[in-house]
Amino acid sequence: MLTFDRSLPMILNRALDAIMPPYRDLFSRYDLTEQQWRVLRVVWSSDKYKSVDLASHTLLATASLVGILDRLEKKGLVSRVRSTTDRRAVYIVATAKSRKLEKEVSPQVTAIHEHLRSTVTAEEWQLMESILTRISAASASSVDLTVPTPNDVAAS
Amino acid sequence: MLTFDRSLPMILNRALDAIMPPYRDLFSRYDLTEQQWRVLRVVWSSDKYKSVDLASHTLLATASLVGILDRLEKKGLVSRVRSTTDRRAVYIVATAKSRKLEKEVSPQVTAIHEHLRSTVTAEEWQLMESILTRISAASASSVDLTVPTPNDVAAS
DNA sequence: AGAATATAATTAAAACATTAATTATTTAGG
DNA sequence: CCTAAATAATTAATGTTTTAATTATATTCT
Repeated sequence: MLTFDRSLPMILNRALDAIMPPYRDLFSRYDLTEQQWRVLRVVWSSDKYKSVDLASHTLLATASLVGILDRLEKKGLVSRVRSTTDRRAVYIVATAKSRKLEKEVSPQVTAIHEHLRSTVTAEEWQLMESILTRISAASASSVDLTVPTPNDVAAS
Repeated sequence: MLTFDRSLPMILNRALDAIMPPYRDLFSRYDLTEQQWRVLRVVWSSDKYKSVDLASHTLLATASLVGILDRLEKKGLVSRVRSTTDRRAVYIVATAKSRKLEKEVSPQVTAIHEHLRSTVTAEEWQLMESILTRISAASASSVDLTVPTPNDVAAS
């Protein structure tokens, strides 16, 4: 059991369980889920993203994105624009309504980020990030990606 | 976007996305999901766990556990035994069939664990674990837990 | 050009997550 | 004792994940 409790998946999940509640509380006040926020975050950064681009930047599978985008569209926060040059592709663009939301919520998200960072020193933070990045890279390269999933690609 | 990509939630999710595929591939060969494995892992360690105990050890909400246990029971891997001293409680016990599974799968899981550990030095691993544990503890204590969720309790 | 292949988005089905409410039972306080 | 509060498990509703299959459009290669 000790090896189980201290396995990397459990360590990472425990950390996520600990840090996410403040984010979720904030998002739920604006009637958003964590995943919806992740999508909006990327959509705000550029109007040139297709679903497949969102997948890699949000770490969400394109199949999951369909429903998330459906709900965001229904709320009037994004819209889908069919590409004219490649009619398979759809660009996801932010609405004015979502821009207002961004201005209101972003500072509060940043505040949570900064509070998290303040719990350890800058050196420790940097070290943790580099170690996790190295483990991720090593894992990704050792996996046989005959048919890479969106998330595999995103993590590489 | 840079602050988003390098936020702790994204760093942790990226790491999980990178390390989980080998586990999931292994589990799916035995027709198990990651969550089902997590439950079995704890059930094997003692026959004295109730659902509420499994929740804290697996980081799964009791509401999620109901369905997971339903499916494990249907496969004949666990059984529910109503407590005689507290008739609200149900003990989850492993079946002989699941013990056979344990003997077959556990060594392979251990092999994945060890491969992951081998990608960084022992010192780095220890450091990463302690930093993440510290961040988790700091976050958990700063959250107002008027009605603590199973996961909040588990993470504390 | 035409067939095989690849790509973008979607759908479908089963499993799980999250929040709130419900049922049954137990414990605590007046 | 007996009601109020607490606890264990479950249900319900909505949202998300995962895998596989499908649809439509593009590309590649002969």
